[in-house]
Amino acid sequence: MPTQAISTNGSFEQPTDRATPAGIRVLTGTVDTIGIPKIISRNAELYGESKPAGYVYKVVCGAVRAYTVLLDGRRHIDAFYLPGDIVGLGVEDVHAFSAEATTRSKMLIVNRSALLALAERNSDVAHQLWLQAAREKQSVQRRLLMLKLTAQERVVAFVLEMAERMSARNLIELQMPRRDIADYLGLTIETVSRMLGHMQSTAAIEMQTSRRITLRNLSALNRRW
Amino acid sequence: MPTQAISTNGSFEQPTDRATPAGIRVLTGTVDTIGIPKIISRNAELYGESKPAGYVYKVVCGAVRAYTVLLDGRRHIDAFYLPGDIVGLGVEDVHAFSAEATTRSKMLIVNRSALLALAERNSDVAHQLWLQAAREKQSVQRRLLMLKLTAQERVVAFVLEMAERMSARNLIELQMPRRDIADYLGLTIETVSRMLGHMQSTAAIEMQTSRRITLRNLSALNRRW
DNA sequence: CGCCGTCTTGACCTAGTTCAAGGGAGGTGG
DNA sequence: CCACCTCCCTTGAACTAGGTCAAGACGGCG
Repeated sequence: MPTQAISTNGSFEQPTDRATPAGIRVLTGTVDTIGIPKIISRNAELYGESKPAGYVYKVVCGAVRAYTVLLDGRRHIDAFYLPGDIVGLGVEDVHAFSAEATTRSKMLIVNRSALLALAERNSDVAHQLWLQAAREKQSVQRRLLMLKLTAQERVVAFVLEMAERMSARNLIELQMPRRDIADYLGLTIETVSRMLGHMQSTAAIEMQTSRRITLRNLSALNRRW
Repeated sequence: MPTQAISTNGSFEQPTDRATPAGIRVLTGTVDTIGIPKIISRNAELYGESKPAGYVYKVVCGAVRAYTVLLDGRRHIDAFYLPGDIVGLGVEDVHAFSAEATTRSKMLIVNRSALLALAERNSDVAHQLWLQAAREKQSVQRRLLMLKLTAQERVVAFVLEMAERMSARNLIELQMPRRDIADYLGLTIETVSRMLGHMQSTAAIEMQTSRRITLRNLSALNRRW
């Protein structure tokens, strides 16, 4: 039941608030105040695609994947949510994606309509909603660009993205299996594995375990694109 | 100088207001009222990447491409804007992409800060900003999914998208060259050409000219994904 | 200690790119 | 009015990045 993150930490708690853009402080602050803590076990569903969007979640520790399944059965992962991120907050009243914890995770849960009602009265919160949506759009746009790169470059981009999103600059504790990474990058698990292997053989990274990566030669990685 | 669209229409004007989601009426209505008309010639730049976002544009007729150039020189087209669409409206004060007319186009231009000031006073307009951003995010997410499909499926998706976005259900007047389509779909122009050729040979579509496509067998196209 | 899910590695295969060579259609000048 | 020119598009042939298939290897947990 305990995951990598837990066993390596010794404790279930993690340092959660990495560099948060000042912009969304109001939103996240509100969630912190009125959010109700809940533990989500690995692979448990937060909500399902096209289900009513009743709640908004903030990741305290662990990680969440938002995904959809294509007609041919392949799975597309739209986003990973890491500690500090807000999940499930959109204009639509139904969810566009399903969301599951990739690992045993701790969340703060807030009633969505309560948050929206707040925005209606507080123009500042309303502005934060816009900021949040715009931010999310930008991050999807970055992903769009990523999918045009080579397999090598995508995996590098992923590793760098994770390094940036986890406060620890050089040590990455991956909170998801290869399968999730592959479905996120639009590659196969074999290719992801090969590219990581290659990066290790060129001493750009070092893998203590398959989930634990240390960046060794950041500049060699960055020059890629 | 005259483009395909003009020569086939006989006139420069086009029926511009296709099915507009009721949500953004307030925004587009405002732009319609206070926007100043301007003609943009083919390949002319509306604004450049990382330049200050001074103006917001509404496409009256023609089309706009938003793009960025990768380090290796390849061009990524992030979006096409067609008549009725709003271009250049984000939270950021600098543009994330460059924007050019793919064909001689007519725009309505509005001062961005004027629009934002309006939103600050009018909570309804503020809500429209959120809606607009969320809508844009959704459309990028759809594109993300598209890039995971096969070449065949991507081209089909593109044709269907264009058919849907241009009011004429079955006749498509492409406002952009193959190069743009390829850079939008993450394919080469050769592959785009081949896939269209194949769709024609199977009688799914008919190409009167390379820019003018009639949908012949919609169900055959749709069953793809 | 042995099982099972996850990850790696190798050998082949295919979708799509690359390279190369024509074929139109529109526009311009003689 | 025609000839030419240029840009855009199509088509074919060879090549390659990444996928598929098939064995293992590792490591955590009972």
